[in-house]
Amino acid sequence: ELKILNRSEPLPIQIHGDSQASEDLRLKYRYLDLRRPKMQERLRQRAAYYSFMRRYMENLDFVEVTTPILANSSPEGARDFLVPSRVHPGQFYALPQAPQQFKQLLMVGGVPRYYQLATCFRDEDARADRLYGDFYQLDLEMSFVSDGEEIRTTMEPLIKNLVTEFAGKKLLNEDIPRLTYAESMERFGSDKPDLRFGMELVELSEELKDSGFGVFGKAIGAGGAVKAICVSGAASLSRSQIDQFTEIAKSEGAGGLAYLTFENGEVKSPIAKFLSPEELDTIKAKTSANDGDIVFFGADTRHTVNKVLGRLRGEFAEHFNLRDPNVVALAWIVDFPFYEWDDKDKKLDFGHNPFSMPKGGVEALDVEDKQSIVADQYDMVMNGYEICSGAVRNHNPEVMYKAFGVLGYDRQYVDAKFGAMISAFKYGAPPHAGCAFGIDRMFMVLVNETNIREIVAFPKNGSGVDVMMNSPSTVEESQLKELSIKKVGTLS
RNA sequence: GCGCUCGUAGUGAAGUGGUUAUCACGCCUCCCUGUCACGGAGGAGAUCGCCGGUUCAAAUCCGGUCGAGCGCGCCA
Repeated sequence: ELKILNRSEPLPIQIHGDSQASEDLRLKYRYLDLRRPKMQERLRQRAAYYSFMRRYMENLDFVEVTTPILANSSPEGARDFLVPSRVHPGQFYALPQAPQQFKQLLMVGGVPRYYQLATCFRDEDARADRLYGDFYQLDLEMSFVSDGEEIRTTMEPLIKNLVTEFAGKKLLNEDIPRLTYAESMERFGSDKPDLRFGMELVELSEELKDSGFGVFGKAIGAGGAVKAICVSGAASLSRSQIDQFTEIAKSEGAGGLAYLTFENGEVKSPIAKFLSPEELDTIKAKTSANDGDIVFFGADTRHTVNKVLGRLRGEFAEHFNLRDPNVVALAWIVDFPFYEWDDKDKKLDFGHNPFSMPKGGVEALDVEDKQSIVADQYDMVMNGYEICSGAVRNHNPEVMYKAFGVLGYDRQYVDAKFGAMISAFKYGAPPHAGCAFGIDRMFMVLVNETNIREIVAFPKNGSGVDVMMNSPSTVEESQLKELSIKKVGTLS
C-alpha cells in the first residue's frame, strides 16, 4: 500500500539522469540537484577519497592535528576573510588562508609528522578550477627534512594509488619526472604542463638569428627568442581556424602568428619567401615536422614567446583532442624562483612564499642578481593542473630576516608579522619541509570534471554568492553594534 | 576592476524588424492498463532579465543596467 509522506510541487529541475538545467538553478536548488545519481555518486566517492588519504597518512604515522579557524591575518598572501572581535573592539581575527604557520609551529612543538584535511579560506575571485571562499587541502609537514625530495617520495605513492586504485586510471609514467621551473617554462611554456601530449617548444633563436624575416631577426637582436611548436596534422586547419588561433596568440601578447605548412612535400606559408632553403630545412629538422604538419612560431621576448606558445600548445591539444581522459600524467616542478619581479608594482617580491628556504642557504641571498635565487620549493602537476605546492621551510631566523631584508623589510616588520614563528625558531627548531595538496581540484581531475563546483556539495557561485542560502547577507543592526561596527553603505 | 559569451513558459532550446512568439520535456483533466524514456485526447502556463532609445512596427537594432559562465588581473 502506498502512503503519501509528503507532497512535492512541480520540480524546478529534472532530477533523473543528466540535468540540463543551468548551473545557477542547480545551485539554487542544490538539495534537489544532489538527488541526481551522478551527484550521489560524487558524494560517496568523495567520502571514500577522504578515507583513502587518511588511511595512507595514518599508516605513515602522520598525526592529524586540527588548527584554528579563527586565526590571524597574514601579509603577502591572498585577501583575508576578517572576523570582527566583540571582546576587543576594532580588532579582527582572519580565517586562515592555509595552516602554514600553525603547522610549522607544530614542528617546533614536537610533532614531527603532521597532517590535516584542512579548510582554507581565501577571498579571491573564482575560476573553473578554483572555488571562491573556502576549500580543502591535504596539508602536511615533516621535521628533520632538509631536502624536498624526501617529501616528494613520501607522498608519491599516495597520489599514484589515487590515480590507479581509487580513480581506475592509467599512469603515463610510473617514474614521476622532475622538471625545474626554468626547464618547464622553456619546454612547455607553463609551470603546470599537461604531459599527456608532446608538442614541446623548440628553440630556434640561434638558427634564425640572421634570418631574412625581419620579425625573427629583430626579436632575437633585441635579446628575445624565436621558438616553434610543430602541430601534427594541422595542415587540415582552415585559414579561418588559423586566424582564431592567431587571435588567441595576440591575446597573450604576440604581435602575430607566423607558421609554415608542410604539405605534399612542399612548404606553404606567407613567410616562406623570407626564409632561405637552408633555414626551412633546419626548421623542419629541428621541429621534426612531417607532411601534414604546421609549425607555429613565437618571436618576442623570451617570456612572451613561452607564454604564447604554452597557451597555443594547450589550445591545439584541445582542438585535436590529445588529452586522453583515462590517462594521468604527473610531474614535479622544482626550483621555483625565490624572488620575482612584480611588473605592476615595479618591485621585487617573493615568488611563491616567504617561508621557503633559498637553495644554498643564507649565502645564496648575497648574489647580485636576486632573481637568480632558487627556492627549494616544488609543485605537483596532474594533467596540467597544479595540485600540490610545498617547500623546504626557512627555519632559521637570521635567514628569515635576510630574505625579508632583500625586499626592504626590517627586523621589526618581520617580528611584528611573524612574531610567533620567529620566536619559536629561536628554541632549536628542527629543519622541516612539507606541502599541501588541493583536495578539491585533485578530486576534480581524478573524476574527469572541468568545473570544480561539480564535486562540491554546496559551492558558492563565481561571484562568491551562495544562491541557495542567500549568503552573504545583511545582519541585524544590534549584531553590528555588539561588534562595534558602524553601519555604512547599506541599502534602504 | 577589465575582456569575451549568454539571459525567451516550470526546465532546455528555436526564433536577427511585420498577425494570436515555436518545439521538446514537465504540469493539470480525461481515456488506455503487459506498460517500464508507455500510449491517446484535451488544457493551463511567457509583461522575451530590467530601463531607455531608434522605428509606422522591437524578443530581434542601439545605449545603459542587473545577473550568470569563461578568461585576465588576483590566487604568500
